[in-house]
Amino acid sequence: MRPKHATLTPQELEIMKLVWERDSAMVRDVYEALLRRRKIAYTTVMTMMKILETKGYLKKRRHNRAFVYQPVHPKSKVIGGMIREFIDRVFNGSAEPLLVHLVTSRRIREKDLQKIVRMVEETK
Amino acid sequence: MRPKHATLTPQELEIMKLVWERDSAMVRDVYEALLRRRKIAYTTVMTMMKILETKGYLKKRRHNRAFVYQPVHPKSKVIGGMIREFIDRVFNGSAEPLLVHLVTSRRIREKDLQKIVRMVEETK
DNA sequence: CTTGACATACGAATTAATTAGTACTAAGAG
DNA sequence: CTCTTAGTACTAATTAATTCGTATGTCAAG
Repeated sequence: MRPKHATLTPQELEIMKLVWERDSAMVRDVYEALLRRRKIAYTTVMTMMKILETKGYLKKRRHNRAFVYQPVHPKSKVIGGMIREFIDRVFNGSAEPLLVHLVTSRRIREKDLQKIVRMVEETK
Repeated sequence: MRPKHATLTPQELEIMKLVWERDSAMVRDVYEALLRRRKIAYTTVMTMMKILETKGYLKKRRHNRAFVYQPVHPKSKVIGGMIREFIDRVFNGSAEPLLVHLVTSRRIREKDLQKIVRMVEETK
């Protein structure tokens, strides 16, 4: 058997990002946004959003004939879960090697690192 | 159509981790290591390692009747690619929000952050 | 009232990922 | 030699993820 994706799959994430940045969205809104990037059918988007609802990521209410979808959880929480899953899977649960990778590979510039260090110190 | 995984899939990664920490390994080695964690068939491991070879992650040479597999790329490089893919997919390519998440969610303790900051400064 | 636009509901097809069975082969024990 | 063991090769089945077509209903314009 193939294990189910515990977090958002790539396409699910794409859609969730669009809904988050709109606070609420109809299938048509998401469809049109996705269409600007690639070819996709309206019903495909509908199916995905229905799946996201059954998975508990979206809730819907009727507005005239169409559904308006809203995120159930804040973006930061869901993304946090994805980060945790990634760290578990790739680094066996410890975040430090990820951080080391980020700074030594210069994917984080030192200026930004310092900025974040200061930010953390201020909220102490 | 369903897009192909550009990086290592979860099971592929599990196997690669075992090969990396051994430098080279036969199917039996990986099989026995995996078996300690979960039920799996010998031929399943064989198939996966063959796939990893065709994908260019492993190379093999004969040793008597069996194959000895070796990683083609160092772990840091492949993991680096996975991090990049994750950042692209989740954060549209910018690493900073990931770092912010790590420290504000206390997945990185400040002590460790300071340690890494010093480490970076020393290699400057 | 009829038609067109637009929405959902339902079903199904495709592909990747994962798993494993079966057949065959070579080598070593006795 | 024969039998067991341990390996590969090949094939195939299953499930998740992604995609979209067709049927159907409703509303509004004309």
